[in-house]
Parts: sequence; structure tokens; C-alpha cells
Amino acid sequence: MGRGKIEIKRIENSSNRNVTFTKRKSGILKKAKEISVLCDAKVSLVIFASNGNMVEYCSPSTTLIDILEMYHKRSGKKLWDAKHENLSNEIDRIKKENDSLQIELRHMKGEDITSLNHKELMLLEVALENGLSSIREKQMDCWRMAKKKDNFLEEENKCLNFTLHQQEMAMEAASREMEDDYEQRVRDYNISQIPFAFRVQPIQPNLQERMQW
Amino acid sequence: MGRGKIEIKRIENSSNRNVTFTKRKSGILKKAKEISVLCDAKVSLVIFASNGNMVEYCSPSTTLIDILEMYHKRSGKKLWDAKHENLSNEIDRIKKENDSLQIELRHMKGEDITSLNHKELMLLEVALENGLSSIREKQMDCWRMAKKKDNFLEEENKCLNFTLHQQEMAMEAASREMEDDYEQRVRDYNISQIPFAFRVQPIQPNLQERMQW
DNA sequence: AACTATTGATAAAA
DNA sequence: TTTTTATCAATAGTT
Repeated sequence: MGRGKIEIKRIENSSNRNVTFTKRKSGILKKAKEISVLCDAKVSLVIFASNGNMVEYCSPSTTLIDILEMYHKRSGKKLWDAKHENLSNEIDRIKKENDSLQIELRHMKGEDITSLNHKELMLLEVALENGLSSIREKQMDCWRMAKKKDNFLEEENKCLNFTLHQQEMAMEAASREMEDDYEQRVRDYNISQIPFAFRVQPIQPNLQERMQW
Repeated sequence: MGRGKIEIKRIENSSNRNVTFTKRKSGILKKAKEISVLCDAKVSLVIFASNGNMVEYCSPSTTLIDILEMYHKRSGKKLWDAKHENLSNEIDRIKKENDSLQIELRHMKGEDITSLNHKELMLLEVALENGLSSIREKQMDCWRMAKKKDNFLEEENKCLNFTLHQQEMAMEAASREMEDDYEQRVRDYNISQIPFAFRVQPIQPNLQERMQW
């Protein structure tokens, strides 16, 4: 590709070498981008020219670090120190633990149980029954507490109602007294309704309903 | 460069994608080698295919580690420390996930539920009931299969017993014949028992018991 | 996996 | 240098 074939050996003319480097560098970069898009590949490319210039390419949605990590796992070659190794090992360990927890949880939910044998199923059943009875006991506690509160509120309600009724009576008596006092004027102006604000309103009128659950 | 122009976007057909990957991978590799020879460049190239395959190229007279060291100097990006930080973050993330799984699992087992409210308890109860019913369904399947096998074995047993009985009859008949033939000698030597090996032994005598579980 | 028509890359010229 | 262009190389679609 070019006006003539060239031998693949170091280009001695440094000017030519630089030109060729520039051209081929952009070519290789383009190819790297293309393969990463076309083939969904992860590519890391670092090039240093003989003059020290550096170009870097890393496929999108990843980083050089990720790729080096994958390289490390894949090739087994240690690029880092012991600290890194420890961290990697811990991640592996925790991931495994995570997986087994996930599996156990799925089993508890009755998923992925085709592979379980009779004994395992029995153990699961026992665990689930125990869980269920604990939960239900707790629910009973909740219910009992709610009931207690309910009773207390009802009692309080009664007291309040009683007090209010007493007040109402007193108010009405006072009102009647006033009516009697001002009977004459009231009759003249045809004012006869009791003010709304003096009527008793129940506190928390729908309490019964809300406590039913 | 091919039988037609192609758009640079992910090749959806995985077979075509793999073929293209193979072709272009070797192309890039060749280019990398050429630029490193022609232009005296240091090149590091790592490619992961979508199927996990890895190819690596590093120009001769250097190593990936050298190039990463140069990269580090040149770009100022710390691959090491950043890597450690990333790993630490991932460990934290996974540990958190782990913790929540542990908690969920404990809840499913009816542990640590004092802090749960009514609604959460209800949801747990539903999950446990679902799990339990799945498990029991599976157990029923197991039981049915065992029953089937049991029936089959019982049937086979009957057949075998019948066959054996027939044989026993035949044997006894033969034995009696022999006794008649050698009556004289038998009487002299006072030998009268039927050989033990000719008596029928039941096959799997405790099958019933073992299938009861 | 091999082939080949075509597009793409690039060495040398301008 | 950069741009152009003739030529070689890579490869997409085919067999």
C-alpha cells in the first residue's frame, strides 16, 4: 500500500521515519477503534515513538486499569505488588460468599430448587417453618400492642366525650339563659340558630375504622 | 477494503463478528509489529474479544511493565494507586451487598426481626409462604417419583417371587424323584434333608420398611 | 478455511 | 510540511 512495496525494517532516515510513524500511528489507532466497535472488543493500545511521543487508546466503556486487571487474570502475569494481590483475592472471596448467599436466599424463596435432594428440601422446609412461626409470633406481638393502644385510646375517647358532653350541657344552659335574657330582642330580629362552634365534634372520628387493619 | 463498504458499528451476528475479529486482530497485530520495527516504536497492545479471548503484543526489547512505567511517567496517571483505590471501593460495594443479603437471609429465618414494622412482616410472611409452598410442591414431586419406583419394584418383586416359586416347585419335584430313585440308599444312610440352596430367599426383604422414610 | 472483488492504507511524488 | 496519487494491503462477502 503505497507507491511501492517496502521492506519491514527500521527506517534510517529520521524524517521519513517520523512521517511514517505519524501515518501508521493514526492507521493503527483507527483500526483499534474499529475492532472495538465492530467486534465489541476491549482494546488497550499504548505507543511510544522513538522521539518519546506517546499515544494511547482505550476502548470506550472501560479503562486501561480494567484491561490490565483482565490481563492479569487471564495471563497470570503479576503486574502489581502483593497488596494488589491481597485485594484481588479478597474480592474473589467475598464474591464467592455473595454467590452462595444469593443461592441460599433463592432457595428460601423456593427458586432454583430442582437440583435439591430430599434431605436438603426437608432442611429448607424446617427453616422456612421456623422463620414463619417467628414472624407470626412477632406479628401477634404487634397486634397485641396495637390492641392495647386501641383500648387505651377508646378509653380516653370516652372520657373526652363525657367531658365534652358536660361542657355542651353547660353551654346550652348558658345559651338558654342568654336567650331568656334577650328574648325580646331576639324575637324582634328573628335570630334563632345556635352558633356552630358550640356544637361538639368527635375527636378522631374514624379511629375504629383505622385500627381495623 | 472488502467486497463492500461496511458501517462501523457492532456486528450483531456473532459468527460474523468472530470471523471479523480474527481477521482484524491479525491485521492490527501485524500493523503493531510493523510500526515497532519501521519506526523503532515501543508498542503495547492488549485485545479482549467479546468471548473473553485475549491477544497481547508487546514490542521486542521491552515489557508491558516497562511500557506501563513509561505511561505512568508520561501521562501522570497512577495506575497502581488508582487500581488499589478501585479495588478497595469494589470491596466496600460487595461487602455492603453481602451485608444486606445476610440481613435478608436472617429475616427469612425469623431472626433479628424486632426492628421490622407490620408491613415488612407481612411481606416476609408472604415470601416465606411462597417458598414453603414451592418446597412442598417439589417434595410432592419427589414423593410421587419415589412411589412410582416403589410400585415398580413391588411389581418386579412379585414377578420374581412367582418365578422363584415355580422353580422351587420344579426343584422339589425333581428332588422327590431323586428320593424315589435312591430310596434304598437314602434309607440306609439316613440322609433326608432338602439342600438349603434350593430354598427360596426373598429379594430385598425390608423394602417396605425402607420406603417409609 | 480459501478466495477475490473492493475498499482502505500509505510510500513516494508533488 | 502537507497534499495528492499510484500502488500495495486488508478484508467483507462469497464459495
